[in-house]
Amino acid sequence: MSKAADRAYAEIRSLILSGDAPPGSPITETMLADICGVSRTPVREALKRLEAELYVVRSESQRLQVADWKREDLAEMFTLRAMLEAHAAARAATRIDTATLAALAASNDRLAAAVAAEAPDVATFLNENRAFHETIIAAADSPRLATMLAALVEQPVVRRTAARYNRAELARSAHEHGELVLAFTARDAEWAQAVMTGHIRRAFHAFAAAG
Amino acid sequence: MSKAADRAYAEIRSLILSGDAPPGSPITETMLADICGVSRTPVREALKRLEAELYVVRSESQRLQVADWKREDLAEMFTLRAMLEAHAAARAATRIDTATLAALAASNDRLAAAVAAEAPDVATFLNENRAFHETIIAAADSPRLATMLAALVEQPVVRRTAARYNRAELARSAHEHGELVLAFTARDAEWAQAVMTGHIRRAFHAFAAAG
DNA sequence: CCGGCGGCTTTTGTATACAATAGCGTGACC
DNA sequence: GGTCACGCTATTGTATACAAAAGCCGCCGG
Repeated sequence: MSKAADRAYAEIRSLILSGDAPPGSPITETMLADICGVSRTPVREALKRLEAELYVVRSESQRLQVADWKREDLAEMFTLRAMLEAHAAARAATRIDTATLAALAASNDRLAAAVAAEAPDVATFLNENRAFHETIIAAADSPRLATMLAALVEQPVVRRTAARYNRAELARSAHEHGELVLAFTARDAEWAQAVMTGHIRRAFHAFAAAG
Repeated sequence: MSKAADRAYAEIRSLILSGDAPPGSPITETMLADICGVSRTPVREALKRLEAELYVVRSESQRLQVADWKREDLAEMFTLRAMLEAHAAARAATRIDTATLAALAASNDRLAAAVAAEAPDVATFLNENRAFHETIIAAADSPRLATMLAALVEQPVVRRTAARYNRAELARSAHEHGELVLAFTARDAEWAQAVMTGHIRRAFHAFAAAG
């Protein structure tokens, strides 16, 4: 499944998010084709996706450059993510099957364990965290919602946020995941929605404060 | 600006929405390239967009077919649109400039006039309606939001809804637009958001009732 | 008669060649 | 010396050729 277009997408996005291609940098298909070692065709496809997700923008005459995300843009992303992922949680609450719910609980246990460790491993935390959220989104069973959220749940952005987390924040996050598990177990859509809203908005404010 | 890819996109989407390509129909790039009179390259690009918007789906092995939108899918679209467009209205309330606001008021006047006419022209109504909503989305000044809504505000779906509208429904819709203008004039984000939520959800239920 | 295997064909994915367009530099003319 | 025009070049858009993969069909064997 590892098509050239997918690899090009991952590589270009990585270039952008790592800062190797700073905001405002001009982008050409040929140049990226060289970097990625593929032809322009898959690069074009990757750039279309990146453009749809606003990683790159095209100025009047079809020329592309790396987008410059202002603080306000990131705030908007968090707001949208809070709305949509809370909605996903509400849907998931009434749809999740017991096996998935059990997996979610187990994931939360691992997360709590990771946080409780003497030297919390941020990478482990991030992986468990991501898996947890992705499971919920999948359980919401709405491809449209999943697509929209995929463009918002930007791991490197989350990573930057998490790097600022102190232990208390990590613990709080784990606790909120536990709350979500409870809400799901109770099949309480409103509860799940409320908890998720708070969960994302707190992450946003931790990000903004650290910013 | 009328690139072949754009024309292909419009034509293919039209085929799907008109029912000429019924849900479940297998799709091949070559076939569409023939129909549109272009090569596979722009067709591929168009299909990528249509896939992202869930007009077409690809079964396990990259084969495409026309998506089959169930009632539940349409309900989810309306729900998401209600959430996102209400958010757009809230943003617009605090950002819209007076000139645009005046244009919105004028649009609403025209809409009311069209509805008040002896034989309301549904096409006129739809055009004014669309322009009204697009103006608000533009005023929200969030490209991300605009992109997401573009995939949800499906004119042909709206059209099917509107065709069922009786005069009272049209009048009510116009009235709600008037409410939105008032909320914007007052720069009241919460008011605008609430009105827009109701506006979309009412449209949904009118649609659901009409079947 | 049914099931599996193999090649054929269709379809997608990628590379490359070609066309059109826009930006930019250079040079000539005022 | 400045400005406009022209041509060149760099870049995107489209077409086509080629590669790879997957389904389909028929054939063969049990």
